[in-house]
Amino acid sequence: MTEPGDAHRSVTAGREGARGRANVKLQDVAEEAGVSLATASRVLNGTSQVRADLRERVLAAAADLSYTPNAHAQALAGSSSKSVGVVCHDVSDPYFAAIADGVMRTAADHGVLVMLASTFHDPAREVQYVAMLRAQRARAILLIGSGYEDRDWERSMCAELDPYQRTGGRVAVLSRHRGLRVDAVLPQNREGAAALARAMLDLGHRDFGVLTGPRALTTASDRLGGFVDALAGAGVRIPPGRIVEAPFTRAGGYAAATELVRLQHRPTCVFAVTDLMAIGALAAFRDNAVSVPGDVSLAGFDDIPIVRDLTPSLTTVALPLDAMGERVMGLALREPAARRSRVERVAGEVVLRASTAPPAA
Amino acid sequence: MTEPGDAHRSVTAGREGARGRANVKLQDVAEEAGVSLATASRVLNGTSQVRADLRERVLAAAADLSYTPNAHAQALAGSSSKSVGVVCHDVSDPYFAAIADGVMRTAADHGVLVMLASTFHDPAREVQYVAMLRAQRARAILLIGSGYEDRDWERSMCAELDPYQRTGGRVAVLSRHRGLRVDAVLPQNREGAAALARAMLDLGHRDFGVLTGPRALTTASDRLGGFVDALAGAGVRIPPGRIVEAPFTRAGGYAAATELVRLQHRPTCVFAVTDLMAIGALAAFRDNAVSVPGDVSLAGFDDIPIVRDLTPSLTTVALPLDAMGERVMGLALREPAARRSRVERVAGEVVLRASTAPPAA
DNA sequence: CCGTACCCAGAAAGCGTTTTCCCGAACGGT
DNA sequence: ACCGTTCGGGAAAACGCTTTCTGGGTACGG
Repeated sequence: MTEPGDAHRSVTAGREGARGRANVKLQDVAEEAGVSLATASRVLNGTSQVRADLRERVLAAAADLSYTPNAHAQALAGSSSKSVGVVCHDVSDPYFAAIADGVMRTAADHGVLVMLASTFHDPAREVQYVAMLRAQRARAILLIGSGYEDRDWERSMCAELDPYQRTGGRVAVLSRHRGLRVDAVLPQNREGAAALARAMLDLGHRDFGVLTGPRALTTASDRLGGFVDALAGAGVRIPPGRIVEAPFTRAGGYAAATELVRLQHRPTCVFAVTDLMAIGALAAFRDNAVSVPGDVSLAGFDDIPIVRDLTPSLTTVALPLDAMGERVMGLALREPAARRSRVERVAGEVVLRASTAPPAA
Repeated sequence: MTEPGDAHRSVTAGREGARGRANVKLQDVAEEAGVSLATASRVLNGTSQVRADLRERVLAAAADLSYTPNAHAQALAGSSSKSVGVVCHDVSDPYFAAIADGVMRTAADHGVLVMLASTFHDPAREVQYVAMLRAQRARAILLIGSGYEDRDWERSMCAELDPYQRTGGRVAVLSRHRGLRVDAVLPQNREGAAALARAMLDLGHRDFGVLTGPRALTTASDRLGGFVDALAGAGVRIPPGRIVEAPFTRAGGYAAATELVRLQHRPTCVFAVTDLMAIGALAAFRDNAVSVPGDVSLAGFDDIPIVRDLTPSLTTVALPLDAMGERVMGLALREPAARRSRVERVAGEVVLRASTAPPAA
């Protein structure tokens, strides 16, 4: 009773099912439903009206065959692309993790897929990943905490980003970027660090030390700059040797703080430009029997969730990390309203906790 | 002096450049270099020998035009796909972050792109993301910390995974999965929890409390089961009400521990099945003036990096999280050697730190 | 010196969709 | 009852690439 065509089809399906190598395509769905390719496509996308009974048949066939559209073919034909690229330094950094939360949530809300790349703090890798993301025709590219003060890097980055933007790609960054004309969520690093400096001055501190990150990163240089300048405004100078540069990691903070501990004349207050570095510093102080805040006050920047749970809890400049993630993804997904780039500034708020106190007399 | 064709080309390029809508394709590169499409492709992929001068011309043209291959077209034509999907519960969970580090590093080493999806602890979303990843023709799908004890979930998950695997997709999980025939990295949750139980018994504890995660998750049920069974083996029973269920989060741990604190007769030792929950518990104990380990000993599971820095530092069952990430990605990328699924077990090691001590007399 | 073999470049056939274009049928208006 | 619309479905082109197939040159051996 089955038609020859049907018989052939089922035999094929049987063999393919057993063997494995076979991807069911729209063509198969259409044949199974006894309609044309075009109709099947229209049903599945709801593009235009299709007679009810035909729609039913197509839907049933698709479910039967467990049909999944080939996103590559869709992207190629339709030139839409439901995916965005996100580039960060290090996925295991709590700073990024907190931001990523907002990023992922917003992405999910918009039904887009996130392609994630981790540079492991290598600027060259960052450029390389942007190229990959460009090849994937990502609808947008997010640069989280990038931003190097480096002419060469800037040039090669622009070489990638320029053609990408020219062909409709959107770029949003979360950090200060000099040479790039892109949308940005900009934490007020200078202002936050300055506010923290004033708070520490108010506490009575005059001897400061700073643990800073790689000088080439704007996040590090802005926070350091803001802190130093605010101090200078009050007539307080940080002697050379009291500003130690280290990677943006716990280990970096540990090493830098250890160096500070060895100093002849120790500062009474230490500013780590990153909470993660502050965590390392806290450990270094503990290991060297330096009490916090008894011997030295310690402050960080970011307010990553865990610092509330440290003992002592960490004084820091709080950034709304989750919201920042939301906003940078939002910026990337929103239609390019204006020709010029949008910048959303986000303020940091000094949160005084147990790790800071007036200096010992 | 310019040829008509060239003139036309440059005019077009100029207009497109100004307007924006334009993607340079292989065809353009080929024309610019004065070779055929096929030759250009061969040069760019190094597929076969091409005369040196032609190769030069193609390479120059590609660089000139800032050509980027369209990954969708490549995937469609070649049916390779340099991307893998990773599904997790929550990107901001330090447990996942630590694993992700290994995952991303391995991915980078193999030159594959990672598509990341976060389910926000919603099983339905997990299935939905697998479907998306299937549509993207990901070369492999990684399920991190999935594994529900739920017939319905299992069925719909299999409905997605089965056709995916049948068409050559590889699936690797990091957790126990009953119904799925997939490669797995399997932390020995039962054994680790049992070892921890014995260590606590050795310390002299007899009154226990447990903060556990959602019962449906195998990670929670295995760790709870291992702990309870080991205790039972020593003739120690946990009274009802001393096992509190809460989400796998800091907040969950906080809430569950608060509940425990209100009990008439408090346990002398509390096991949180997750370090993150233990962190919440620590905060709850602090807020209720319960000293750790003075009044109650506290132990966790996972050894996420931060627990070393807590005060008191947390006793826990250490898992090589980074290596686990490496291995699960490695499993997914390795060629399917055998027909049967591979399982790599990884052991947990009890690490005694400052949060546990013999019970007060 | 001619034939055979080999190597490299070009033409063209897909890959799985979307979408445009076109045609047949059904419907309503006069 | 006839013509003009409208509406829904099918054929086919296009998306940008890889890869097979084919043909024309060159080098070499007989």
